[in-house]
Amino acid sequence: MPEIIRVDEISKYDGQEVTVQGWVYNRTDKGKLVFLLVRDGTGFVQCVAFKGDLDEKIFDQLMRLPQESAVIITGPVRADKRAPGVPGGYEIGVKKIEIVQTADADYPMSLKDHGVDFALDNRHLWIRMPSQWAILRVRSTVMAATREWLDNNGFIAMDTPILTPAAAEGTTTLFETEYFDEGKAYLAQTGQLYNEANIFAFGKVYCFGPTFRAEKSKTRRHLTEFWMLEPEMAFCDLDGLMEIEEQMVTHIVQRVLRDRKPELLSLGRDLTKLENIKAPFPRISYDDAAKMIGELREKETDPEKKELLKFDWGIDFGAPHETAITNQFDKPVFCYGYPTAVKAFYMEPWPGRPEVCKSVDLLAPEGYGEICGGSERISDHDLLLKRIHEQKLPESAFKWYLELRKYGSVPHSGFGMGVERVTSWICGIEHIREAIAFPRTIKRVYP
RNA sequence: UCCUCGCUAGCUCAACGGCAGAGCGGGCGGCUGUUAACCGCUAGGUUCGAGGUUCAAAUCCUCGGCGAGGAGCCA
Repeated sequence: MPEIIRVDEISKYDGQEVTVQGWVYNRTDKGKLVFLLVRDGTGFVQCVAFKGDLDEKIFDQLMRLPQESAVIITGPVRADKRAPGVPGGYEIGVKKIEIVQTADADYPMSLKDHGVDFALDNRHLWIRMPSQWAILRVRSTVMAATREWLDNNGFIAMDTPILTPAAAEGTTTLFETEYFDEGKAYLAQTGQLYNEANIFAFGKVYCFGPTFRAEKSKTRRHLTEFWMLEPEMAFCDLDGLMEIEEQMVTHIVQRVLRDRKPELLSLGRDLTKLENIKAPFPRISYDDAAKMIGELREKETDPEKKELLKFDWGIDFGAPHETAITNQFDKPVFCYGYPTAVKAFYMEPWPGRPEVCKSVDLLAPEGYGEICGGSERISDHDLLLKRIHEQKLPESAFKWYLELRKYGSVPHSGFGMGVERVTSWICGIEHIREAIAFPRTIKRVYP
């Protein structure tokens, strides 16, 4: 019995007879010869059937086998430069074929382009297409590399609750649900506050799970349900935070380059742009970024773009500002020291400059913008209480959070990383919705 | 919430006031090296909905529906 192999390892089997289990992605018939492009979940491989080699009845079935039919094919592996596929360069001569299921002929996804709405309505089928398959394989590796780096660097995985009692950051819109006799509960938009409790037990922790934001955002960078990694570290200041971020992001990019090269190439990604992503990353203060934006605005000749770059000290950067800054670098860039007024209540003030805080965003190059956002947290009890009052947050909800500052409080820091944003950047794709299997947006909860 | 754009065959689009069309996909046939194969034949329409202007509306106008891109907010 020939071995059942994975297509992504086909190069190891050159000259041997093997079996692949998969689905017919495309078929081209040439009279007395048929090409079947078969995908098995790990890759795409061309299988070639000659009329003379097979039973006439079986060959006739192959000639009219619909796209997506399930098959088990056995035959010899041959290196052939003409053979398409991922990884490609090898084909299988069909000696034996079992048709597990003949697909209906009305499969709706064609091999040509589809509109966004149609593709998303058929997301359960779209994920079979090579581009979507490649993106989601990269996503899986992004997640694995993230955990790998954290686990190897002394972090403890601490999952935080998804059902939470109140708004963590006040303003952002929450998804609401009934919670038995306890009133309302809300889907978590961050695990950070819980992780600030966890560090005093475990030192360095992370949570990694789905996050929910009921914001009415309608852009290529937003989902209502997305996956966020949130590390939090005791005895860590802003500089320590940036070091951890750049080491981790470097590891993620380099591991994807190592393990997912065929997928990146099939997406048409320029690998040289990724090979360059190595720590240290440039660091620029909000003040200097503001100056840079001013200079770039002066040089901008397009009046429409000039208007978008309008900027006064004190406002947060919008997407056009971030793009302008990141275009000056070929690596992700840290932008730190944002105005306190535009950031969350728990961020540590800059020593001697209370109008700015020890916050940092990591902005990805090529216009991808913010992939990580974090800060050093306020460690002083009275200052934190003052901030909660200023923001008119309910003190009772933060009782436990304030208590953390009474029993062994230390400087500590943390950040959040959006998995879909990182995946989009690494893949070089236009829209974040393709970086998750079943995206949830303001206009879509199906399928 | 605001601004802009779109909706025609299963899909991607054309027709822009005068007979509703093409490519892909489907069906039938041909072809021993295809690369989103190619060639021939063929079936397939409530032009998003309602109302209006007109001899005549997919096309112009009004209202509505649905969607997309962007802004704000953020990962």
